[in-house]
Amino acid sequence: MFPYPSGDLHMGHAEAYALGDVIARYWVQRGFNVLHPIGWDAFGLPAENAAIKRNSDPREWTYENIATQRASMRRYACSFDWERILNTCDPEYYRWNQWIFLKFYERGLAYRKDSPVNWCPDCQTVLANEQVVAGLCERCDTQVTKKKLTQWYFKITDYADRLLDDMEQLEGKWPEKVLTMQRNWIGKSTGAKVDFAVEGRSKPITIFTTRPDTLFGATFMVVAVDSELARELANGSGVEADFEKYLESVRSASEIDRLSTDRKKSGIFLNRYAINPVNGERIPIWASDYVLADYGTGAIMAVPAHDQRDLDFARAMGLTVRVVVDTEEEDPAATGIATDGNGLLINSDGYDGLDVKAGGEQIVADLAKKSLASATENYRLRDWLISRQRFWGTPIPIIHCQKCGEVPVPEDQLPVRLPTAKDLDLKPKGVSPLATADEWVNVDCPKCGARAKRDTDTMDTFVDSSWYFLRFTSVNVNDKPFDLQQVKTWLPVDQYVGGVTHAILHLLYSRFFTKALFDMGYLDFTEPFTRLLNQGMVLMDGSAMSKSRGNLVRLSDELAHHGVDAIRLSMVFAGPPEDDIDWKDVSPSGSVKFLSRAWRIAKDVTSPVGIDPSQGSIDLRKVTHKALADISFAVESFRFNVAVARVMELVNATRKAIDTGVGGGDAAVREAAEAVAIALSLVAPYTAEEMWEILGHSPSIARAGWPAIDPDLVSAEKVIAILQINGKIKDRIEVAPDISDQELEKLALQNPQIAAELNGADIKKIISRAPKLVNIVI
RNA sequence: GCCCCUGUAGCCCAAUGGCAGAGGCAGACGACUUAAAAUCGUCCAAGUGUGGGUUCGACCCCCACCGGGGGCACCA
Repeated sequence: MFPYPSGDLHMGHAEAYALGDVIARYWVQRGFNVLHPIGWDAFGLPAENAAIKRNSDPREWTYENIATQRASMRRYACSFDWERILNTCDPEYYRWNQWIFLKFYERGLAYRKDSPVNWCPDCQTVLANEQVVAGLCERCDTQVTKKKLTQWYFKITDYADRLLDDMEQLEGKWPEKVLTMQRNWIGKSTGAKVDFAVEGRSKPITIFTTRPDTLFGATFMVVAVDSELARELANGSGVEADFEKYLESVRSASEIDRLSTDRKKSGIFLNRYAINPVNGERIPIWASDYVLADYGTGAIMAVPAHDQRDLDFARAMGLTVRVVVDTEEEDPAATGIATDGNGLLINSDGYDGLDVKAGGEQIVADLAKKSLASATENYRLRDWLISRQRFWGTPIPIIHCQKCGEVPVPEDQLPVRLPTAKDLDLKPKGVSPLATADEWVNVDCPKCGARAKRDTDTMDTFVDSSWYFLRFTSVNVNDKPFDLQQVKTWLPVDQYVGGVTHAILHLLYSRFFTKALFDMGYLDFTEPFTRLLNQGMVLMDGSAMSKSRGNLVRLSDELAHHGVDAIRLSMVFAGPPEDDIDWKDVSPSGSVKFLSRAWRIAKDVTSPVGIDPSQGSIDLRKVTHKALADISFAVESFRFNVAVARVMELVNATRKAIDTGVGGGDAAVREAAEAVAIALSLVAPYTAEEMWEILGHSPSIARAGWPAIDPDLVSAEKVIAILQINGKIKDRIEVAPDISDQELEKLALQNPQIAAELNGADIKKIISRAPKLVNIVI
């Protein structure tokens, strides 16, 4: 994942990019054509806030930081393709955001609607549902409020099912955790919509339920207190004042309180009645905050016997509880515990005796005949709100004309460039700063030529990152966002690396974009990232590093103290990549020591370049080739820490061979030293390059190629077999690796140690697992 | 409350169901040195969170519990 340019690189970047770089360098060594790109996710609020503080243009701050980060990355030896850089804030990039927006617009995937939206009073802008975490703004932790506004949306809900179903392709290749989070976020649930007639109202109220089988147990109805529907029902029913009072109390309650599940239920009777379609029963309608306005239809049928929330409410308000599924448990009305298990229907007229599943299906089918119900799916996923009332983002390429309405900016007029920020007041005030850029805003309508106004909102920056991987294939293409041939060559991304913080937002949006662009014929694949690796975080003393906490470790300091290679090595060696690294447990000086140790190996090689390794020590050669095999396997399975450990072993073995074995002139020592250098070139490129030179090679080791592994040297001639009696080890013998179970068993029985132990005992069973062990059970 | 991950030497971490230790950090001792650093070498330590189960055999598989981390959370 590409970075946001907020100041210099930090320890987190150092880990992520070290891991990505090892993978890239490995496959280059293996002879593959690797595209390892970098760019900057350069639009966004921090630049704008910095500009406000400094009274300057966000461009300055942004490009300064990009230059800083870029220099640090080069120093950090990231093997990026520096010819393919992109900045999302460049017009050459964001014009294609606008182009995609227009394509979406043409297909009805981009639309504007008026509805209550999440509003961050601090950022003074709207937020997507995904950017609200536990009721707080994900960026600044301010409590998010609701505001009714006309905003632009992307119709991601059209893709809910495919986003869900296609996860099958990702199974085993993406962390299970991420897939689970996406599934939860999409939140598909299967059930039915059922119409309840309302006394004194021409239109029925539609509810969504996952338990149509319990319809006969619906003893009241609840509507979300903050919904339009609730107010409408309250009007004219004589409870207006109480309703407003209750609504007000709910609104003023803190989000924390609202979210606590064990809180006492509250609500108000609306003095209205609905008719249960299955039995014609008249049931009271209540308004409460435990029903959510923006999920389902904002209204539910309450079945207190079989839903805990409804039961809590019924008990608080003294409402009827009727059991309609016999689960052979105690009466919920008495225990206060709703029974939601399987069972047979009771108190349900002609449906009695059916089980939950069949009963539900039958009830829905019968109601459907009367057009009162339909089986349906419901999703938690909402459409993606993409407009933002801020300056530093992609202008939405729409012109509003009094006569023609929304008019797309013609493609040949793209990009709609951001005006200079110099004369604008960027301070957040609820309306986009672009609204005050008179010259920019006022344009002629492309359709009728009348005076019209540009849309003044900018796009959510997640739009930028939803397709940047496509642009990397075609950074120099100017007549389209990306070239299909290039895309076919390079994509989908074989290996994506990034933090789990983007599990939902970025990864879901990118998947959506990929599918939408596929449907339009611009792509030939439907999932953008084949494999995903989530690196852990870099912590200090168990918590995130931050200046305010005073536990900040500065990457530039670490690099200055220990050197780039040692820091990269420390990051990779600290543990499995997906685990968090606590910097207090890491020893960069240990890494320095190891690297010097490896480096000295190269110095101690005295044989000439190109000497035939088969002349050298067979024992050391075996160690070398086994190590290379293990290192390859470990790298390919992301166990970089293990790969490093294997290199350390090889270094130790080589050291021993030089000092107390065959000596530095042996051909196998050179082979080992070169293997060490190449293996280290993934992690510690500077050290490896120097070793390579000391070993008499010319630059560059980065493309030296991965050494060929001789399978004969990897498979041992002799292995140690374990001889057990009743699972306890009695002896070890050397055997050929291809020995048969029978032969091994025979050897075991002939073994003097075993014979003595057996002492003629009755053998019950012999387990022979050639060539590793024999277990004799007596 | 529900779901997922995790628990191995003082610490970070390895071990296709088959000898619990590969590697590192820290520590101890020795060699080299006038001394120190660096280097080299030797050593040190856990029986795998707890209790059951499956198996000839369990760090590994199953169940329960405990500790740590994470996700979701009035989603009808």
